[in-house]
Amino acid sequence: MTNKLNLNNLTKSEEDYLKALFKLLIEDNSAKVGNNQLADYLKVSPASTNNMIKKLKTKKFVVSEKYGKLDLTEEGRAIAVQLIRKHRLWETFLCNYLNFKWDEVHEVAEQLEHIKSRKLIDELDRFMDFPKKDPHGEIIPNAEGEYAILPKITLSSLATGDVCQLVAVNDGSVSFLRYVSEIGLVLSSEIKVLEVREFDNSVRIQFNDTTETVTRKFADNVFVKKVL
Amino acid sequence: MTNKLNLNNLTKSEEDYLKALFKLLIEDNSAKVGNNQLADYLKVSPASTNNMIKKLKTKKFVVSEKYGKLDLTEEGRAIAVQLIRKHRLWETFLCNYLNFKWDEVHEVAEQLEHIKSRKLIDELDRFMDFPKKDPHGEIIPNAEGEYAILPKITLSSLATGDVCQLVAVNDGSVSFLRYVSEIGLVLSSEIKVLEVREFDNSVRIQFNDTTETVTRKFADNVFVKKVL
DNA sequence: TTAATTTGTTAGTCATGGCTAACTTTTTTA
DNA sequence: TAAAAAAGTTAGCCATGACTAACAAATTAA
Repeated sequence: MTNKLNLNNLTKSEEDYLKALFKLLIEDNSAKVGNNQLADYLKVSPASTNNMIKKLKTKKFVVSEKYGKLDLTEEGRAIAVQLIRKHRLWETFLCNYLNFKWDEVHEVAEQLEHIKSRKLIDELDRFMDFPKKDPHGEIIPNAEGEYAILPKITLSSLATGDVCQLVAVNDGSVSFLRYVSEIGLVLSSEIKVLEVREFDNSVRIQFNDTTETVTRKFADNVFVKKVL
Repeated sequence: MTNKLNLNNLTKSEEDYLKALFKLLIEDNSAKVGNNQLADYLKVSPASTNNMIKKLKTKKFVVSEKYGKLDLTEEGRAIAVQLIRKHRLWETFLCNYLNFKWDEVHEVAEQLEHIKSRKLIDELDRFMDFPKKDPHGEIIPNAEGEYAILPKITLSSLATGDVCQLVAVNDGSVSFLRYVSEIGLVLSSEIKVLEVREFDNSVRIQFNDTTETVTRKFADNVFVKKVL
């Protein structure tokens, strides 16, 4: 009821906080999210976060006790999911229709996700024939906000001998995405873990007759599905 | 030089002011634009305008003497034209690809025109195969910011017996645009002025075997090309 | 050409959303 | 379990861009 109205009356900042909180809570599956953690993620001061959380609590999008951990209400979640939907649909549009590379879309989608028009995003979805995944392999929520949140298995969590398929990559860093493309990895690539080196946690991998050594940091940003 | 940088470092408000000033100065062809006129147009107080104009003067987008009329610098003009380009390209996209009606596009385009990405708008332009006019008949500036600014002849400026062709409509009011569609007028419609009534300046017009009487206010928002 | 009206300016206020510095509470660990 | 570290909170500041009220300059009209 008040639901629909509230969805459209949020500032860009409020939306950014809700989305960040959702990502930490749900997608990254952190059991508990604290104020400083959120501040870190958003690259603002803990004071700023504290301030905004207060505001979002009075608006009934966030719940938490004093000195306690943060959580989203149903309504807060719904807003965050719509932002994720918009972000991923725009990324898909940019890649599939406007010649953007997958490392160029994030920044622009961060702007586009704040455009307020239900019709715009639903029509864009229809125009692209309801795509299921964005260019980085992430699942796109449907118009009702439903989507499978798959557990994120990182390449770094695998052991020597494991074989997996690349299902998604973290879209946060341009240089990481360029690096992934450069070495020839794409979504669905089959990757074999040749060796996990104890010394520095670097991983020797094989795919398409290529052998590469990647750092732990790299492997943390690669999401996979185990095949073997 | 600093040019390119500045184009991307403006706030939404700064952009709104530059665009408004451009529209008043150039498109509406007002010889002189004053502070209060700009305030009126933007629906803010004269104090707000004064404040922002000061800021835009230090940034070298606007020039004016104290108590004098306002003018844009070359750089200010260039920014405004790019905003107009973005606005019209987005309106075209919404109408031609996303099933928006011409009375639904303005509000969304007002948001979309502030998205900062040169590539986005140039690729959108290419995707649509470089459209020349937006859904309201307005000419779309090209990537270099060039476009013909045709003198705006309003239907209200014609005399009894004149024949004209509808070339564009003011896109500012939803109810006006709906009204235009309802009575059956479209871009390129040939309109004959049957009578201009002295009493209230209402105009009796004929088009497609239809006869209608429209108010002066209506006729002010219809832009035409004289045929006869 | 003076008075009235319009236009432009300034000062001071408010909300938003950042910040730092100082403080309090909670958690960790020695 | 007490001290140290980490996490959370508060107070107070800043910039942006609105606002009103009061005032000054310029223009118009009598």
